[in-house]
Amino acid sequence: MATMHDVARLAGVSLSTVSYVLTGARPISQTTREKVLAAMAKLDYQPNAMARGLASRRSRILGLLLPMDDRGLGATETAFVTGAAAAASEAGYHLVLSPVGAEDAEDLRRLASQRMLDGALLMEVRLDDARVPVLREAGVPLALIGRTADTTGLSYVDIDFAQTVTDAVVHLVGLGHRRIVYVNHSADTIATGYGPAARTGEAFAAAMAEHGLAPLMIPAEDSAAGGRRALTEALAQAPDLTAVLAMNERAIFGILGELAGRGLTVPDDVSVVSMVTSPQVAELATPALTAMASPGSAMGRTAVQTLLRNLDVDPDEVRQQLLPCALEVRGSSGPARTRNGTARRRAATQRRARRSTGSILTEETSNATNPQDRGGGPGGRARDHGADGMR
Amino acid sequence: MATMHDVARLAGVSLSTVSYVLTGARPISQTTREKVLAAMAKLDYQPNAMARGLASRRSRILGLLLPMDDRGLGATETAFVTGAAAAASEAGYHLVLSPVGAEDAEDLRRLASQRMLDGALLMEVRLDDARVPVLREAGVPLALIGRTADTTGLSYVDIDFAQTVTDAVVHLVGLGHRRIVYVNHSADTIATGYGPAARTGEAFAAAMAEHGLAPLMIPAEDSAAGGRRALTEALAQAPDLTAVLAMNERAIFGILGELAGRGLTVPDDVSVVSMVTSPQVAELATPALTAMASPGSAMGRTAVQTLLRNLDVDPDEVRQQLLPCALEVRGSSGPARTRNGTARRRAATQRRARRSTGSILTEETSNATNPQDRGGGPGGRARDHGADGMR
DNA sequence: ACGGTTAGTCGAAGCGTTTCGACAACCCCC
DNA sequence: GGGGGTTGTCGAAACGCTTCGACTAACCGT
Repeated sequence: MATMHDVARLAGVSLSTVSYVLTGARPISQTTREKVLAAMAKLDYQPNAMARGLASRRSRILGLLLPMDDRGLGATETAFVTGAAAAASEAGYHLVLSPVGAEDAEDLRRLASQRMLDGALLMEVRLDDARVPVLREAGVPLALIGRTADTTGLSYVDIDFAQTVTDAVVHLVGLGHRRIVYVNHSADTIATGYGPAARTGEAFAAAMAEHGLAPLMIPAEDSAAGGRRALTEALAQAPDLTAVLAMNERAIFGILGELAGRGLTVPDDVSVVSMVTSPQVAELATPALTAMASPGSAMGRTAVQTLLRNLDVDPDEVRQQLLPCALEVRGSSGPARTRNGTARRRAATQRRARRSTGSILTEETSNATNPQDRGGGPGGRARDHGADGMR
Repeated sequence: MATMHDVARLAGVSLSTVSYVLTGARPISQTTREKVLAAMAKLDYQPNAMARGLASRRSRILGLLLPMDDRGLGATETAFVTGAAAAASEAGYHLVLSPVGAEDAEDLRRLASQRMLDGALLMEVRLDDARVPVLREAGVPLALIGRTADTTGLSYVDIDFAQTVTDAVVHLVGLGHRRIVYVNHSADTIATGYGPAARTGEAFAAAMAEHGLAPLMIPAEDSAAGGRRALTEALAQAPDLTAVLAMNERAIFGILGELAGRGLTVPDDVSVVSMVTSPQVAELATPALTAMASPGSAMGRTAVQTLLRNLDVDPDEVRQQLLPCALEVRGSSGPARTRNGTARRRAATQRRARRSTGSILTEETSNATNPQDRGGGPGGRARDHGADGMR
């Protein structure tokens, strides 16, 4: 393995000159630079990451801290991870995945003190997250994906839940729905400080009020069974409901199952819209779910870029960004049913037409979403090789 | 930030003595050791990862190389990643995620030459994978998840496709099914060297022959639409089919949709069994899919352990391991329909009973599966906080 | 023609560890 | 009671890079 020393000797220059060619920290004449580059090419030289890290006190490694329970990552989180890894890679950084939850602060302190991480990205952030103070004390720059309750001085990227809920409600109201039920995560989840559940709940109430409608929110456990129970409960409280907006991605399949079990058709009898859902999951249902597509990959990229600015440009810069989910209309939402059934028949016809082309209709209001994030939808290129898991 | 120097001075010993206490490379007396440990605790000392890496020529970092396209990771791959990260973490290693596909060999060569990786895990291995020779030349120990065509001298962990297909066929034949269709990945996928597709195809033919049955295999594109087309094709070729075994996880939801569209009930008219599928995905369907549960997390752990043995014990050891998928019977498979409808009625009754308890029945033959891998099934603990994506 | 810049290069001092050779002290066995 | 092992400790030399201070040579305006 060639070292910088070898390069310097072959090029007939000093060690430091080679270093300057590499880092650009000082000007180097054109002729010298070329000699050095030629030598590097000839020796197939690659700088040693450890030595570089030791000398420069920068590892060029970013940590992605995510609590890893046995449930693994969902499609949204995965998109985030891949987006972040790609962005880091483009900037010449590496991403290390660390299964560090909010509980084991001691592990994190150790990791941070090892000076292996130039910066950290926190996923699954709680409203009161113990990792934040630990990293701050250790002097590790960080960016959040999600938000704590108090965000002063913290950079973060999060989903614009308020906007997303509003868009979803506008979509449904525009289709004539008046009686809309919002299925949230469980009451327990909300109580333990899971931000999105709380934020969307409030946003839903506000959005409904905007249209002069009464909001009805039902909590549901994160499982198919929870979804079934939630729908039962919803129908008990509002027998006349025509639309369900669900935040809870696991519950939604239970909701669909229960609807089918009761002989209710989607979307003719009840429209269903899923929040913060990836196209991959939305496509699994029949009919495919109209959903607010989570900007997972874009969030990953954005978070990394924010963090890198802190590292390479201005350590004190604070960026707080909210990205909306884009409404993607598929087969599960349609005009509200009416007494005489007119809308219903029209809806069925439209749906058939739509399904046959396989296209999705993205509403105007949501077109601001980053183009990088639009992959994976229907009509995308076919997978040309192995996929065991769900994508 | 305290250094080893500070510790040595405070403890009144030499630098090297502190190092030996840390690494155990040489014997240290009990009294000295205690002095040193006390000093370390007092100073809150943490060894600098870069310095350690430079001096020892070991980074304690493992690379997880996976092609990251815009589709992200599926549930199975995610389980693998988390399992690997957990195992690495337990052994004091870190896992860096590198989006390196089989195409960009040059990127990989660079990465490998930087000496940042002690070893590498390859995911999404192709039958003829360009990354293998690159890493070998760079002298980076590696372990595969999946297999190349020629595996001499290569450690790998893979799914035991032959066993898995056999188990699935036994399950269906045991329920009285004779006419079983196997829905594979697309012909294109098979042609471009995706191992599992080829291996399961052969295994299916063999397993059917074992029972004196004729195998029928239909390729399908990896999408819901592909699944629909495949089922149509299957019914054309075998109108009397009573069971579908699907390798293609994306297509299977299309198959279910198409069955429903044709007024065929699952499992009374047609049983559906999904291969290499995580419980999370299987639960999304209604009825929940009987599936061969992929041992994702166990594979991750195993692969890391194999690699670590290469690093820490015997560099030349080669381990090749196959893990079966465990059959998990859920609602989508039942007795084959008969002319007089007896089995059919019985099946419906059984299914209702099963669904109400929420239990799954795991067959004897599959109980060998690693217990670590059984999490996430139905009846598992409820999620207590946020999950945006699917799990 | 002269101080003052600036561009270009070099040597050397780190960065914080590991590891090797040396050595003193002790123990054991004949 | 002297040779041969251990055991425990130390000093110093790497490990492969970055970066600082210093130096030379050209270039500038005056």
